[in-house]
Amino acid sequence: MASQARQRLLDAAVQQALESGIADLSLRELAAAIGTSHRMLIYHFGSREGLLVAVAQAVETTQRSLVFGPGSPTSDKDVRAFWKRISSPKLWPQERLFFELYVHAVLDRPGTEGFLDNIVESWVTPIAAVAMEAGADERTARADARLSVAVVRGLILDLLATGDRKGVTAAFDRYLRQVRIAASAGTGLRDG
Amino acid sequence: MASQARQRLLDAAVQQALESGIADLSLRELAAAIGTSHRMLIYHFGSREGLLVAVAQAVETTQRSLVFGPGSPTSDKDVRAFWKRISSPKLWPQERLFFELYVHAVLDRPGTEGFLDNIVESWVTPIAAVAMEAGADERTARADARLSVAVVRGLILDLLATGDRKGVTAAFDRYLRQVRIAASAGTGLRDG
DNA sequence: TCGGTACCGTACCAGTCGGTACATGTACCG
DNA sequence: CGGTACATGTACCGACTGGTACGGTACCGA
Repeated sequence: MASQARQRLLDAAVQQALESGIADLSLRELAAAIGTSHRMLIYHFGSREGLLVAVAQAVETTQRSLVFGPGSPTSDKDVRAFWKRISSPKLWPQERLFFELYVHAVLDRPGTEGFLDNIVESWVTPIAAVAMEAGADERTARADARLSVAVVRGLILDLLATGDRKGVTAAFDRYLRQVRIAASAGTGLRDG
Repeated sequence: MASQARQRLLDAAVQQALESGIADLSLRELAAAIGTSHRMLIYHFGSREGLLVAVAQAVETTQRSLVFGPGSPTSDKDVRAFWKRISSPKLWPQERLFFELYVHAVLDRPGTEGFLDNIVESWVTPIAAVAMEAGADERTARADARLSVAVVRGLILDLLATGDRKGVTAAFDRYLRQVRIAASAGTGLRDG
């Protein structure tokens, strides 16, 4: 399937979306940038919406593959490497596009159905699994994981707006510090 | 100034934007919904972009007034009340629109110039001020404040996608717990 | 009464959009 | 050779867009 030609068009479309977003992505402009006619985009994707669906899926797949590269990160060092990777300016276009699609989906715009389906869950589950291996109960582990996803996404949002990687990383380090302290002190404390 | 008529149109425009966003907000549709002609929107705002600027400013003002209502929240109780307020479904449209504008601005779309200017700073400063009153040094206080902004925004993003207020609130509570533990244990620890 | 100013609607413009009709080319299969 | 499926381009369509020209109405100060 996916007929080479279609894949080529899709890659180019994603590339274009990474540069200028999807909101004002017109078939004609895109086709001109690729070097074909908008007719072909309709042919291969059925409609503009079909193209958006394909782009959204591609972005979501990439984003999902970002969660964790090799193995389960348990040490601070692994987590810091993870942060360093996803906060790299090279990934900013990818993340900008991710958030644009996110907002589109939240606003129920056509072409992003299903985009939100596991957008939190697919990160929470593997992260919580790591904590549960260390003996945490499921409810707590999942809440903590959900928090960490929010931290990462919130800080990336900050990063995209300010570009201040150093300051944002400092905030991330504060988070790691808190987690570490709470973990070492936590077993002896009641929580609310 | 702002000539009543203009204000009326602006209010209606914001209302419309709260419902369906700004991306496909056309002057004609909006005018029809308000009960006037798109000519009047051009008349009062100069252009579509001028209207977007006005809407963005209105949203930013509202959002900024959201930070803290009365006084400086220091106790967990205050912070929890704050969270309860901003996570209320009644505010979801406001927050959806905020994030849509945020993304638009990140993508450098016209009409949102300056929207990002203090989008992190204006939250960080007052929050850090509270911590500094309690004796924290500025750098640490600001990093912690920046983290808390990311937590709130990241969790709101989660909330908008999943609608799971309970689960998201549980994650927020975990954050508060961490902060509390780290604060009580923190003075005696070195950080990295 | 006159001139100006604020406000508003109708009608129009040129441009762009997504989508379609139709013709064409090409390559493989019988 | 014919047929058939895929791929592609050109030319077009109706709809919608932001913006403008123009004309009108109502008020206000001179």
